[in-house]
Amino acid sequence: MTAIHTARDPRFPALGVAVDVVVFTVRDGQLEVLLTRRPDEEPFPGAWSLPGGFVRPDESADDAAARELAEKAGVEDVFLEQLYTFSAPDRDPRSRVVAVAYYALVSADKAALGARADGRTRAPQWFRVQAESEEHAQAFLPGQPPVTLAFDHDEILRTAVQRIRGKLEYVPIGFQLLPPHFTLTELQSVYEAVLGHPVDKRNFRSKIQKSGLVRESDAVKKGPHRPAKLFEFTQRTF
Amino acid sequence: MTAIHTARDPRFPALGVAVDVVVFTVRDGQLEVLLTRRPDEEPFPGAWSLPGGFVRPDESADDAAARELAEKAGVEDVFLEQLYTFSAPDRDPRSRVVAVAYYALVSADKAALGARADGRTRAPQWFRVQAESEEHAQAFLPGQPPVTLAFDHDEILRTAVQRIRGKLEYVPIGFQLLPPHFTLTELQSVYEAVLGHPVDKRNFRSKIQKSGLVRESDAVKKGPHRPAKLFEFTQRTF
DNA sequence: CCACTTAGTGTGCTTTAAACACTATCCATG
DNA sequence: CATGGATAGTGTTTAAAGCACACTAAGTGG
Repeated sequence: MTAIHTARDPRFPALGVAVDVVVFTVRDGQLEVLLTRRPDEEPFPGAWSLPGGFVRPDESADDAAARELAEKAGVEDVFLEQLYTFSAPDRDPRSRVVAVAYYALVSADKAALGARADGRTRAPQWFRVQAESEEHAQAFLPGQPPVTLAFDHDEILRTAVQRIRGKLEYVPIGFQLLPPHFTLTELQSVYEAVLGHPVDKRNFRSKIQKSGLVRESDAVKKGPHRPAKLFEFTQRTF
Repeated sequence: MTAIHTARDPRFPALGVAVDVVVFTVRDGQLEVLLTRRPDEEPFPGAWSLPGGFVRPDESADDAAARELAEKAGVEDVFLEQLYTFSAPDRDPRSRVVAVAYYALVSADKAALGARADGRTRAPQWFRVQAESEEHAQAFLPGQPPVTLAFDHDEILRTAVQRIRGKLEYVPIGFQLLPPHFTLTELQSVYEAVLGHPVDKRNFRSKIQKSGLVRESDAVKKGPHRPAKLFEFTQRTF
């Protein structure tokens, strides 16, 4: 039990533990991810990267991820779940950093607030996610080529997209991406954005209704066309 | 970029990253887990715990898990996958240690070799896993009460049992727990041990055969009764 | 009032899951 | 060598779930 709090103990080499958070939202039928710009210094000067930071001595990685999410995206109490831990010795060229990656699902209305709530650092920005095949996922801004992310963040993003696609089919995470009241068409649009392909309207609606996860509210959403019934979730638990 | 290799940098507090491996096998129709005994010193002197150790400076957590598996269980080239990262600040009462947990599936024939291959430390031992409900999983030796594991290893074990049960239903991990040639009854027994409940013989056999994952070999397993055809996997990839 | 746009609804077919019981083959024993 | 004991092996029926598929309804704006 001697001197374990110095960097010389072989069990405690100089090593940091960071969290990186893949924050997803769906806006206008498109899956989007929140990215931050790195400072103009090595490594990856000015590159886009996932929001993240070091885990503090008194917090768990879960806490750190929630804190990062609040700081960078300005949202709290959203769906946040551990994704995977990335630990290649050279994933950070400066020194050893192990990254515990998380993914979060944020409704577009909350997300809009978050993206401009940051004052100290450069504002994070929403990028669209392009993921036709299962093996690739890239972030891009409309009309521009995909960006290459810093560190191994492209791999983390890819892993996160695979995860939410797989999870969407058997756990009700689609609801996390919508405001409290929503139309079934909006919910379907979220599913299509996450899955990356269209789904059948009638099958989708009957399956959702049969699941008992949503309840019809008495309000309707008016627009230039036929009004749509607004629904709400029957359970508010994660 | 100054002095990041000392323990004084706030981003690099004294902190260790360890791996813990939940090594499963199935023997005699029972799911078993490999446990090691802790040394007779604080914390948890003499308690049973999952095999594990610190990640070395030049290896990834995946590498470290494979190394631990080779050292403690004496097996290589087995199914090994990351489970979850446990990071509560006080999970190790001595100092901060973040644990990247893995789970491994080992066939009973290989596992038997491993359990006695260790010379330096006390030999690890196989414990049965009792997990009637989804929420609980405990390790015990036949005829004895369940043991309480060191640190948060009971929680890790529980998480691992949930994971393999969920995964068994849609990915072919059952094969990892058997020797190259096996009977369908043996395979069914593995499924039943992992799931914790019996399955229907005819439905199981027809589903397995239709899946195309196994191929009939020309050998049979002889016993005191009707011989059973031996099967093998059609794919040897993880 | 007409054109446009989105909301909303049901049926038939195919596939998959789940329940269920008997015959076949080998060995050991008397 | 006949019998009993133990495990291997095999199909059908029913219910539920997935999937393809096209028209009517209800608003708005010109």
